[in-house]
Amino acid sequence: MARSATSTRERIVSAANKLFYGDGIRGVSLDAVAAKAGVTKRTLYYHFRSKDDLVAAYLAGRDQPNLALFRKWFEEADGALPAKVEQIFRNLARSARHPKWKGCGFLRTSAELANMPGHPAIKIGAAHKKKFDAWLREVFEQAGIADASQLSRQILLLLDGSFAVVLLHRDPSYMETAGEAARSLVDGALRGRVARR
Amino acid sequence: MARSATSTRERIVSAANKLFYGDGIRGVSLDAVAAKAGVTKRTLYYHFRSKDDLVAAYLAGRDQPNLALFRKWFEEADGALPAKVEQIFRNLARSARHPKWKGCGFLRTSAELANMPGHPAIKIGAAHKKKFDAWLREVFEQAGIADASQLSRQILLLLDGSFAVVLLHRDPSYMETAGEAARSLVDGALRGRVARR
DNA sequence: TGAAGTATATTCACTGGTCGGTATACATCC
DNA sequence: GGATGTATACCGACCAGTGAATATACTTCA
Repeated sequence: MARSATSTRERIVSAANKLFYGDGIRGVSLDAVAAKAGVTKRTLYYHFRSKDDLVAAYLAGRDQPNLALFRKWFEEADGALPAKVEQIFRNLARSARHPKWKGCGFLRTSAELANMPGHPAIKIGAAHKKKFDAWLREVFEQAGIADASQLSRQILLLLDGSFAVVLLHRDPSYMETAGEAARSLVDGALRGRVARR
Repeated sequence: MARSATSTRERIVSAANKLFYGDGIRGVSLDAVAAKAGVTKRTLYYHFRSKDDLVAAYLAGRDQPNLALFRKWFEEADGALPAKVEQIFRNLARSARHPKWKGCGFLRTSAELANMPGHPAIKIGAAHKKKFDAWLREVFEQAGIADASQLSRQILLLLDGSFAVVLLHRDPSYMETAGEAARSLVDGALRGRVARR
């Protein structure tokens, strides 16, 4: 058969991405994924050993694009460091207003599979957040902030908190509140740096 | 048949609580709930119209006890306001070290049912968080903090963020980090109050 | 070069089991 | 005797995963 422009495997992961993110892991059958990918279920099982395998591939596919987007938002923002951090939250609030937005796929998966702590998908989610944390910490270190590690963790707590809260209340303004809190914390850390000279 | 000390309905809700909190909504069948409650499934359906109904009852049953616990932690904590707020996070970290801990039932349910925004269980979860927010806001208002509403929302973001992050990384120390951030924010708000006189 | 063999990729049809929900009947109590 | 509560048994739909067969592409070697 003629090979399509996108590989079969890619089409399956793309279909899984839309369905799993939209309806959750246990809410989506592999019949549905196969149908959306235009493939029989048996073909799906040729490319992936199990549903858990496909779930892991779904999250692995979101890792890099997500990180790149956050970095882009930060780099394109104007102003000093606190304002640049806040801008990430502003952009997030804008994307959360999209009707298909349903929170953070990594966090939602870890919530749904909380009874399987060692699940590959959860490890991928944890690694994703660690990468974001490491990037933020480096940004803070280069700005001369003393406890950059603590600050980056606090910003991440606000970020993930806003995912959870906005998903619950369906009110993206919480992300702006989180952004203001983040700005306060970064501001405070910068003042600490100056005072300590 | 002789009526037991706890009503049949209570036993069903108690069984649902343990199972839904432990394994998630879609991960638990009503057969399993009925079996754990020592009741046939038909009896369960006599007391609850549907699974969604039972899920709502499960979360409604966690509302008051949860709020009472947070208030108790706050009231029993020593020190000034920032320290008392931080103590909530410290206590949460302690409870998160229990092996059966699996995050916040309200947030996990809203994550799992994100494709059903109007689900009764999600409304109950949202109302629960609003109650906590209102209590915290009142505490801040009585302490003379100007923008008590904004501050209470920020604390809630840190709290829910720590639920999500600790569930993902299985590392309760994030709750202590969140507590320190919360203390910073309350401290800053109190200094703002003094400066503005 | 071309026939035979092998690895890759895909399909149809199916299975054993689970799930939410129900029809019907029986028991208990005011 | 009617309202309340519980039990047995069942249904149709769905779901993760599989068996057997087939089509296509690449490799080997006489």
